[in-house]
Amino acid sequence: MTIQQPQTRIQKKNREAILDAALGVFSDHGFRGATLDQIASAAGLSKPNVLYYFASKEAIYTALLSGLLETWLDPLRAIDPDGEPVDEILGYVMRKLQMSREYPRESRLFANEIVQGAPRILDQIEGPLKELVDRTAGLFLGWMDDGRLARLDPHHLVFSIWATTQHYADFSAQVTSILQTEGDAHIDQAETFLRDFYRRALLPDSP
Amino acid sequence: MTIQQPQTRIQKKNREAILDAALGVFSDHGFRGATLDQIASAAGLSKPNVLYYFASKEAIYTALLSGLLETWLDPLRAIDPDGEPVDEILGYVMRKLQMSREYPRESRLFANEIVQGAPRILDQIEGPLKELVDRTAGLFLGWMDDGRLARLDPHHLVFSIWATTQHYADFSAQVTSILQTEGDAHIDQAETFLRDFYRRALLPDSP
DNA sequence: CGTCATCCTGACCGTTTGGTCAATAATTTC
DNA sequence: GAAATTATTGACCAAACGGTCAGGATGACG
Repeated sequence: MTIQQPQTRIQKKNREAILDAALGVFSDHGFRGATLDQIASAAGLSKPNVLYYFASKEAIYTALLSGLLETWLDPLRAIDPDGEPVDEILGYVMRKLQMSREYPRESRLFANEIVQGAPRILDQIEGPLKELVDRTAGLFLGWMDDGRLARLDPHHLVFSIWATTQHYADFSAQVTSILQTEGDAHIDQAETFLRDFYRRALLPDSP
Repeated sequence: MTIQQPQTRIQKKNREAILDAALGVFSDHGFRGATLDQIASAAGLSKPNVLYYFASKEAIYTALLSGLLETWLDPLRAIDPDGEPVDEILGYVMRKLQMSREYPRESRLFANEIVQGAPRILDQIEGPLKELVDRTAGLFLGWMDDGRLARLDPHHLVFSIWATTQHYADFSAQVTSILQTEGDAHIDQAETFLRDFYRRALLPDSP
């Protein structure tokens, strides 16, 4: 896609610092709520210097989004069509929950974007994301036909996994406020719950 | 709480128009992303006139939030402790999904607020919301002890219901983009899926 | 060391934003 | 229908915002 310019070490360092700072600021305040001054300050650079590396605020944002979508879909791609259906899906749930634990900023960045109508990544959703989800749904359907997985709408099964796992990153303010937990503790609990929950829902009825 | 000022008919009409307009604008763009001009325009009023009825942009926002939280929790309060456990919870899931269908703006308003750390309603979450959830969790626990409901962490069960139902309002851009549905159709599908899904997960194992 | 490209910044600009205010218009009240 | 109250607005303001630019500092390299 993008031409690989010969990046100097300073460029590499500062581009990374800016993207990391922007990830924090954008995920906390959304695109409109974030300011270049906040990003520059968080990156330890001056505002004009930030704009020396990225053409605009929007350029930083889209660079973040497109760079992250890949990582975000990896757990879905890692489902093994030759594995045991329930275990494979439970594994996917756990990997997705793990991402909520390790990358809450990334999760909230997407959440912010999609809640507001996904104006800047709708094409990526309609394209590669839809394709991957459709393919996975087909795999699930096959497993259901073989009687190795409870019969449920496969697309909505994927949605439920996204919803229940990302919830712990996107709405952690609410969750920790109700559970009165600190740090990661609520995700430890979620791990146990989601394993039980999905196992019950997914195990096919004995014939 | 608030003193009931003798509201004139004009006050009533314009306050409602402003809150309705603000609901649309805030849910689409978040607090920071929304502007008073957008709200005023959507309400059919001039900006200074909007500020004649509300002291500030923030006052409009908090008026919306606190006025809506009640409505938002009603479905949870409607769970009947004397009903059949699985049916009661399935009913709650359906009512909550119905709210995603009828009040997507309200759902996205809360989503925006909580994703960004719930800075303006954290106390209401830690107070009345937590209390209601704790009480409901206790009810669920009792049902589990009686063997009338599968044993699962009751708090996280509530979270899963919030996550899976609100997902269809908050992330409808993504869902409809993947399903290629129009309007409400994705929620019709969700209804069937969630009924099957939760029935499987909640029915206790036969003794 | 010299020179050339890269890196960085203070000062600045036009626009947008939340909010004010004095003056005017519309309604209600007596 | 006059007086008093409520409603509405155009003009305005200060601050914040995204972004520009000329020029200086710093680094890479022969």
